[in-house]
Amino acid sequence: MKDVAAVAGVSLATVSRVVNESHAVRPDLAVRVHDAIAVLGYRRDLTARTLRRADRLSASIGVIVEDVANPFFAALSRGIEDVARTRDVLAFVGSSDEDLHRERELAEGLAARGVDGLIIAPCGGDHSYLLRDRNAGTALVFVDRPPGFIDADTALADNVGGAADVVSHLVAAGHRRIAFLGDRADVFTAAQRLRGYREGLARHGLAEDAELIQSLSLPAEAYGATRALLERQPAPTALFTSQNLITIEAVRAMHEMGRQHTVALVGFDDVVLADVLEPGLTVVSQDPAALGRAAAELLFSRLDGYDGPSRRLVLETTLVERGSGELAPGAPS
Amino acid sequence: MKDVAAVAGVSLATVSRVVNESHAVRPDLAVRVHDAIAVLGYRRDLTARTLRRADRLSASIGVIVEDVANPFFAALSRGIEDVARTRDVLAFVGSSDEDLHRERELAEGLAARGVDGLIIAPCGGDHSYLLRDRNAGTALVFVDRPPGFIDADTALADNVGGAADVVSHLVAAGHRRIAFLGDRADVFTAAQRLRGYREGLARHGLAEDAELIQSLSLPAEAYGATRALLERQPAPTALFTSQNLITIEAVRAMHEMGRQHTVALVGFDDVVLADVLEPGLTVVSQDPAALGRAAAELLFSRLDGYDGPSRRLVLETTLVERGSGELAPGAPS
DNA sequence: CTGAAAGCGCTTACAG
DNA sequence: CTGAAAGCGCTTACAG
Repeated sequence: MKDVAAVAGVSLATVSRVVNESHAVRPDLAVRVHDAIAVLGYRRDLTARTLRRADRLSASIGVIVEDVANPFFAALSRGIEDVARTRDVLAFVGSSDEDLHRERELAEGLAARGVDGLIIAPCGGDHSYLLRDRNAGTALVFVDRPPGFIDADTALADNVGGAADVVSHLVAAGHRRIAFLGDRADVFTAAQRLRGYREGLARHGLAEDAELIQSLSLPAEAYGATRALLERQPAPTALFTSQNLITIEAVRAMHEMGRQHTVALVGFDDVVLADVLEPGLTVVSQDPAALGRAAAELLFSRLDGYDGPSRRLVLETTLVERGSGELAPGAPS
Repeated sequence: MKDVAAVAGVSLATVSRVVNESHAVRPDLAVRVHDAIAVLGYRRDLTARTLRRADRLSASIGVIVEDVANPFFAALSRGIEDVARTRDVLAFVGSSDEDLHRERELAEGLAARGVDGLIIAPCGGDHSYLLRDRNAGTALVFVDRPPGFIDADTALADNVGGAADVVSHLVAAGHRRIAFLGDRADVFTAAQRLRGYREGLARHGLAEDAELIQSLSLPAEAYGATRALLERQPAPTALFTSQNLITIEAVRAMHEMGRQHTVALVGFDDVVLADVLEPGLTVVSQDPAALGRAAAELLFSRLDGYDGPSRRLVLETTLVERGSGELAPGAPS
């Protein structure tokens, strides 16, 4: 910028004003500045700009998800990116692997890099460590799951409602022994979907059978858990899998056992190729990109000056019937 | 840091030395500094640090892929993240949507934010605009596809070899009319896989039939293109789809037409649930996470001082037999 | 409207 | 080993 000022024959301040369009500048000077910029191929250093400007804004944000390689979070990230792009904001993206320590490390690293805001799909646990950064002006939004021990804007899917709908759907097809396969109960979405499952059972006067409820530490365990459930006597006539990776493992197990046409299955979250399976895979689908966009809108409204109470957005889910969830109990094998 | 110095009763420089562990500091002073840091909850401002340090390193990099929501690029990003994490480097991630203008905008925005390096899955076209940034010290690596008009480190899969293997595999199963569905020819991977397809045909003395080669502008067109190909007389007995999203559309079309057991199919890139389809989906699989890790290693070796000629890493592909690629021509319908 | 000067939060020669 | 001072590339009151 010093060079630009020298070439244009104006002061540093004038170059800054032209580049920022912050003050009116005499047209002929502006032209000289623009010419100098073109000649030198000058590009402003945004980090120096951030350091000096009054609002300390950096036009960058941080995104922390469980795993960016999970299609759900990949689509969610993309939703955030799409909104950020309209404001020339770039996003750091990191994976917490459901590890609070890692999540915190990421959040601190992001804050140390001066991001304007943080969108976090939080692990279970205490997120009050973020209070200091928020007080320092970092906008904070949680997505997919709410935070613990801190009140903040949050964008969620209707996990309870969606899960209850699954149960109603299966009951309508005649099922009464419906198993639930979910993540560890300390994962918010897993807990909410389990709650919805229970509400669904209660709504139809069905008793809960603890042996039909499986909370898994890792999605990979769903394969074995599904096999074990289907080998029980009496076996459940329907399965509700509470997450995309779990659904995939359950489908794999059922197909290997040749039970895909005899045991009903509904998954939470949509999955690629679900419509091509035989039978097609019925799911309660959320729109992860929309979730990401909603979270980004919440974030930017804070950065735009909204200073009211925390908001909680709940996005509806959609039941997509494709066959596996419409099988009647005791369907021919 | 000023506050820390005041509380610890030392100079700014001493605090900096303690925090950076750059110079030996008298133990009692170091203790006082650490205490002051703990008391104040101090965290260093990394952007200010970057601005002032001699090497201008920011511990952040930029990643540009076609679409972070595409499972292939999502896994690739994660591979990069895993290597970056070992060095406490955070990554910006952006999607170019196969648009050179957008890619360039992203690259410039990233460079303006002072990233130490850029890993780009480039669109077709001229990437020489990046020369200036590389000369300014930004490390530069291309992944999945090589750049145009600039020589730089690149990590690729063996697209030609993998595609030729597909043809050999199908020929071994008895096929002679093998159709190819790929992206636009200006997408490098599409062009390479087409080349491999042609080399495969030549290897087995098969003539190329232009009507069996389809270059699509969008993966979504693969659905209609597959239907059209299979309605031809004579129809191809086997399909080679050159990319995950194209494979998915082709599978969908074949299943709807009920031809999945009569027409062979091999896809480039693996796909979720491929093993559960009937028949299972045979693919040439690359390891996108490994590709990402390789690219990140290339980048960090540059940042570690490697200054030799450009390197080109080519990762092997693996043919995964699952059924669809082992169907014989004229299999019963 | 313009420029000279101060200063964002750090690191780094330079003396001592 | 330590501190005072300069300065990274910018923005922003403050005069004029």
